[in-house]
Amino acid sequence: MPESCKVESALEIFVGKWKPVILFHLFTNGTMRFSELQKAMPDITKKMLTSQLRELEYHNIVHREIYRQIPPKVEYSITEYGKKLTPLIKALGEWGMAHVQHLKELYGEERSVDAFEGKEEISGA
Amino acid sequence: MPESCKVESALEIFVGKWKPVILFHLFTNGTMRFSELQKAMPDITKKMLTSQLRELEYHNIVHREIYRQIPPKVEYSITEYGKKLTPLIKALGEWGMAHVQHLKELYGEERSVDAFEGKEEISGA
DNA sequence: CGGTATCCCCGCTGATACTG
DNA sequence: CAGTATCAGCGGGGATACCG
Repeated sequence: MPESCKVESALEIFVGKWKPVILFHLFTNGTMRFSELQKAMPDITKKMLTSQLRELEYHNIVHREIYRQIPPKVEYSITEYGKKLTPLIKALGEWGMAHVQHLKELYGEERSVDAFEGKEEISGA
Repeated sequence: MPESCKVESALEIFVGKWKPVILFHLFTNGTMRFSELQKAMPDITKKMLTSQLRELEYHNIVHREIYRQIPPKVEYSITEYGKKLTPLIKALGEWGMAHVQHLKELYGEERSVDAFEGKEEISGA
């Protein structure tokens, strides 16, 4: 197996429009309910949130705790194994910050940095 | 701007099926010609290789050096700015290795790990 | 050699409605 | 509350052919 596949398989985890944001929120807030994740990401549909969470669960990154009660309650959290992604998320965030700074220097401060990435619609915590 | 966007904008760089592999080869081999990259990744089409390289060039990650001669010769390399991705690529590769190991422990050694990721067709350096 | 130009598919994503 | 079900679209990516 070529070394490049390691990089590829690492990336697999992040494939999907919303996974990085979901992971960010779970890493930041610890345990979150389905509805809390929805509130944190107003633009994601239930369908997408569910499917992305299921994939993360399948990859053993996210744990899904179901409370059998009415009304239902489901809590999501990062698994112990998922916590091994911490340095990666950190490196990702740090490079992102440096990159944003780089863009500011290139194009000036006045323009919204979000706009560079077409991320105006993304809202976070 | 929410912190999560930092992670998102970092990911932007890797969006695209082949960018991680391209970056891996360029990080590993230094300077490479278009045809060398093709040889390293037999399954990528010229169209894809070109478009992904253009995007990396646009993001100032990859440098494109054109030698005006016949036959043409074009060399690609990581820019100084692109080299700031090194820790990220490293973290990515390291997590990938750990992840692959994790999969082996879960499902046993006999099965091709590539198969877990559907990466049988990917061939590297 | 190092690309463009074209055509086309399919699967990711979104919108909406329904359910235990 | 926390999801499925269903339908529809659009564009990323592949195959092939052609060009400077």
